[in-house]
Amino acid sequence: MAQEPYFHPDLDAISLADVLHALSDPVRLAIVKSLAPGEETAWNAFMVGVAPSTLSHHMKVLRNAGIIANRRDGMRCIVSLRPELSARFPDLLETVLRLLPEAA
Amino acid sequence: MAQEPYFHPDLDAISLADVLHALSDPVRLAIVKSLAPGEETAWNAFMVGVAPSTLSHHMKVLRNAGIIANRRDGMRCIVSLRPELSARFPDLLETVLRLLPEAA
DNA sequence: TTCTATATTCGATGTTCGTCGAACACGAAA
DNA sequence: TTTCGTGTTCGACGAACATCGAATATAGAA
Repeated sequence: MAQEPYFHPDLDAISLADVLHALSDPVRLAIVKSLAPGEETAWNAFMVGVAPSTLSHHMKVLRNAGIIANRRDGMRCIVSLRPELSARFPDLLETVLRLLPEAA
Repeated sequence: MAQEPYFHPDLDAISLADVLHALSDPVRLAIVKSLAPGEETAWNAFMVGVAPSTLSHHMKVLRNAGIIANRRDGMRCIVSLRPELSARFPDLLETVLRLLPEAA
């Protein structure tokens, strides 16, 4: 039995409050901050100082909020930002990302 | 004995996560949505469907996050957005406010 | 002073959240 | 098949949260 693909919600079903909530945690902000737009990052490249199970939990929150996409590559997991989020909430993530370095 | 003035935190002491958390609740988003920039609104003008004690709680959360300012006018309370927030987090509240009507 | 209107604080309740370690599932390698 | 590398899920815990009604504090009116 093949492994289940990751569930990525339809962005139309996501509210602004959902996205803001997902972005309101320091660990999750650190994750998003280390994701350059348009690029893919390996799961194990995140140095956010939490246990693997906790990191997995935060990934799921970000995924359910439509912010990130996860993809399996054999044994590993590849993470990236969901570009469609900008169509649903224009400038939101861009603004947060721009403010992040100075005000984590 | 005069009533204590409202406490308004220094915006430098507020993190981006704090602001995003304050904005991640539907009731608080409804409050912010009904506050036109540069204008003052009476406390009892908010129709957000919660008990007065709950509304008071949410006002405090928004105030502690540097998003709103409260001012006493005799027996009543006047609420407004804090314009300095735009200096600390440029475009953040503006972006959220712009996205609010369509995606509450 | 007594009463009324306005908002805050308090106490309680049930929910959600962040965190961890242990156990698990899967793919790949030995 | 057995073992190893990678994340995920589960169960538990304490902390934080949203909500309400009751009690309280204050300012102004009667």
